[in-house]
Amino acid sequence: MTEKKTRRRGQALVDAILTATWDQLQQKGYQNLTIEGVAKAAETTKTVLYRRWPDKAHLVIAALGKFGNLTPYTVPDTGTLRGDFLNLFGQLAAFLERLKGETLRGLLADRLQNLEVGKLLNHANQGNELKEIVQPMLDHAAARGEIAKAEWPDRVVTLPGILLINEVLSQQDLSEAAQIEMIDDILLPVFHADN
Amino acid sequence: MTEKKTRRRGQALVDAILTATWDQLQQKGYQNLTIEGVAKAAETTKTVLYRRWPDKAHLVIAALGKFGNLTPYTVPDTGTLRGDFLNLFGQLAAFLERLKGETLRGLLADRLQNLEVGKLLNHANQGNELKEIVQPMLDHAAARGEIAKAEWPDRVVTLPGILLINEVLSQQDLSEAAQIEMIDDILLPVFHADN
DNA sequence: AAATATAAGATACGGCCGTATCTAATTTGA
DNA sequence: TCAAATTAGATACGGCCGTATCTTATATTT
Repeated sequence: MTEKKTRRRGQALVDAILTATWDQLQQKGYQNLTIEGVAKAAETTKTVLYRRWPDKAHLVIAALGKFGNLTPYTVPDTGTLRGDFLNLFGQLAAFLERLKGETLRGLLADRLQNLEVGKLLNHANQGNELKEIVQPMLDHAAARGEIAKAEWPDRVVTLPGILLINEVLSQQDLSEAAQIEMIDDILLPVFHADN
Repeated sequence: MTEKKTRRRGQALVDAILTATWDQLQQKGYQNLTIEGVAKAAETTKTVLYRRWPDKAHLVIAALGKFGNLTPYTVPDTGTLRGDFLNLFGQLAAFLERLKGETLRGLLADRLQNLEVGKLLNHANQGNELKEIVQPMLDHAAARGEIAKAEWPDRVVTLPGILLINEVLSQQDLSEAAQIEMIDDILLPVFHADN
């Protein structure tokens, strides 16, 4: 007879659920993970889950926050804009390696229903705007005289993020070759443009 | 007594279903359109629909093909690369105006599960690769001596498409100001880069 | 015209979603 | 310490998915 009287509450319960979520994510992948399945695995019911997370995407994001080993990005300052971009992309590549491509793809597809592309990457990183990293890089480059100005339209400042998302969705990973090509063929020409 | 003996078959049936699909799409939008709902509206059953289209996305794409008034893009040749891009983006903007943003967003999100971003736009246009339009533009520009070379990495040639998709997903539409900014701030600097 | 092949339509299934409602365990605070 | 407030957990609902199975109307073939 399996006795089970005590009810978990609050953080203990949340922990159990997120553990189960992480578990299921490894076992079944994002697409095949279901709220009901997680509830069952955590020995609770979906009612409890829906009280805390509105949908699968949020639940998985929460689990990622707990187990994904995510580290906040830091603003690179290598002395050249190219070096900064390389460093930034390196940080992002490291982050992405922690996620299976399928998870990211599923997450993005789900979030796409509610969010704009530009916001997607941020949400993978606890709301840290990628822009807040790129802008200081541009400030430094402008201060060094490497580029003509530090102020660029939003569409341009967010370009690194756009390229990145596209790359990750197209390929599974973010190869070094891809990083270099994006930087040398696209980003640097854009920021070095003489206008 | 509503008599209904005759069974529709083949094209007649397909037409009825796609008409119902188009109808439902207007009434409920992509997200709230359901296969069962379309089946009911077309006075048939979902079994019949699943025999022809594997999922909602394909069904809606078929309806778009029939009622979306899509026209194939033509290769611009205005005499300048900038003019060509403007023309191309104009064509795309016209196309996108036929789709509600919500439809495109939903479609993209659904297709994202199975396709890479670069392929997405093509599928909206009967498989015409955007690349097949951009490349001739680059050939012309190179022949004119306007740009240094006609051969660019895939990542660069597909950049217009990436920018476009991102724009459409972020905003509802593709404003003229956005088009100009993408062209002048990003695309032209990239293709004019001296390397 | 009759036999055969094809495909429409009806029905039912298990699975999951997201919500609502109820109960009972646990915490709280008076 | 005991009543009140909170919240976990159970259950049930309607809706939709995607598949399978069966029937029966229509088309094809001979």
